[in-house]
Amino acid sequence: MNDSVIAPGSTFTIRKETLHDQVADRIRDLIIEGHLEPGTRIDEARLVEQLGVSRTPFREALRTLAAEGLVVIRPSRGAHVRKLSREDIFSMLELLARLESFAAELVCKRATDADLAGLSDLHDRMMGFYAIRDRMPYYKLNQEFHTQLTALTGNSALIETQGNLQARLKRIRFMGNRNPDLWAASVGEHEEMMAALMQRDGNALGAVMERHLLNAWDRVADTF
Amino acid sequence: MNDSVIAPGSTFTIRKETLHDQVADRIRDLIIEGHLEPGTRIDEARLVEQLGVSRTPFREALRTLAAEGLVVIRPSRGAHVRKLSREDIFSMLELLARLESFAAELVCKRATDADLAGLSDLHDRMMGFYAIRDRMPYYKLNQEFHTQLTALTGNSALIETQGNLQARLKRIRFMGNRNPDLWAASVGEHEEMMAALMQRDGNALGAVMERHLLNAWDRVADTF
DNA sequence: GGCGTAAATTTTGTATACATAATACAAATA
DNA sequence: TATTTGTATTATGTATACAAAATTTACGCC
Repeated sequence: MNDSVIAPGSTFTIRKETLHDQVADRIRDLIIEGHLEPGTRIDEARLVEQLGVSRTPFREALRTLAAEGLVVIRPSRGAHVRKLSREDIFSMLELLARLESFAAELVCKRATDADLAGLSDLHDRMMGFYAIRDRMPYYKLNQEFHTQLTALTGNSALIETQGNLQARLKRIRFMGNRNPDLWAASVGEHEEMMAALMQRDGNALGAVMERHLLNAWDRVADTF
Repeated sequence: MNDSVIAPGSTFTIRKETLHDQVADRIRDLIIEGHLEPGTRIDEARLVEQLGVSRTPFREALRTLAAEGLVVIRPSRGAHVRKLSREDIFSMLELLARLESFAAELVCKRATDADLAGLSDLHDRMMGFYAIRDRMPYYKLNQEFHTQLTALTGNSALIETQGNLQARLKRIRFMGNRNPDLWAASVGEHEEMMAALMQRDGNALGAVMERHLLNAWDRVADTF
């Protein structure tokens, strides 16, 4: 039983995050949001100064990001924001396509009706933003849909891996989707997915999902 | 053109590894080889002393291992060797099964005949050790077979993810396979895989591979 | 003797200082 | 002028020192 006066996860709970975790989060955002361009050298002195922390937690944070694949550290030559090659990105999308296709199958087997209703709701809100062509909130709900679908598999390793890939691809995928036709196609695939999902047709859902993510390649392939 | 006197990647090139990388490698081995039991607290002072390094590179190494999922760091309470629950292990095997099944399909499409010959050779050597029931070298070649098969996909993201999962499961899987019947079954699956591989039958190979790794669950499920 | 509290000890987190390697720059040589 | 070599500067890697938190121990109290 929970004896705490304060509800867990509320804004009152003092979340004690170490400095290096905060720094890692911060740099991760800077990279994902594009404030730190791929290939850029990470200027330790400058960032340390800007963030107001010492080098120790900063460097620990860098090691975390390196393990996550967002940053590359060359001994004695500093850290750079990892620059993904075409092949890297294709690899990641190809893998993500399979992972989420798998997730789709599992969800059809394992999720409760309430879970599916939640996804449906997410989908509807997303479509609301498509209707008025509001790109940013659409994009965010889209990400959330994929995250949530994966979460419902209950497979922690899958959830972690999908999350990592999604994070790494985040910026790149946001750059895509600016062509109205491609956006419409993407929306169409989402409609197909919802249909399959409601019937718990795992094979169909998996197939659409894989196609959906492989198509994502076409939507970003020319942007670099 | 390459004017260098020394061939790149030759044994002459001095590879310089930082301390924290060496430490990370060392601790990783200690965990995988079982010298550091899951759940054990990682005694910073003692290990730092033993390894003869200062706390800074040691702690950076810990952060790397944490990102890899081998270690858990709780703020102000130190690091522990991650203890995998039944669910964790099942999750990882379930995912690995799908990943390698995917790898299998890709290899049938993309690998050269020489690549396949290499796998065949690996397989034969493995079977040689099975014939004399020499468990350790069999196990090592087995790992190498799965690694090599994945490598031949050319999908770097897949290679990385498979490697990480395999590393985390290494110790656990070595514990299994002691029952002669289960070992025999595993060997049978490998024979099936080679047959499918030689015909480049991606679907068949993928199916056997997935079954093979899901069966691995049964081989370890009772050991903890 | 058990329990709760407070001091002492240990452990962890962060900052700083020092050592070493890489880069940039300038002078010297061909 | 181009290239090389030595030197200064800067950046990175590692060790140590200090601060804050958690854990353990000791003590007083019921």
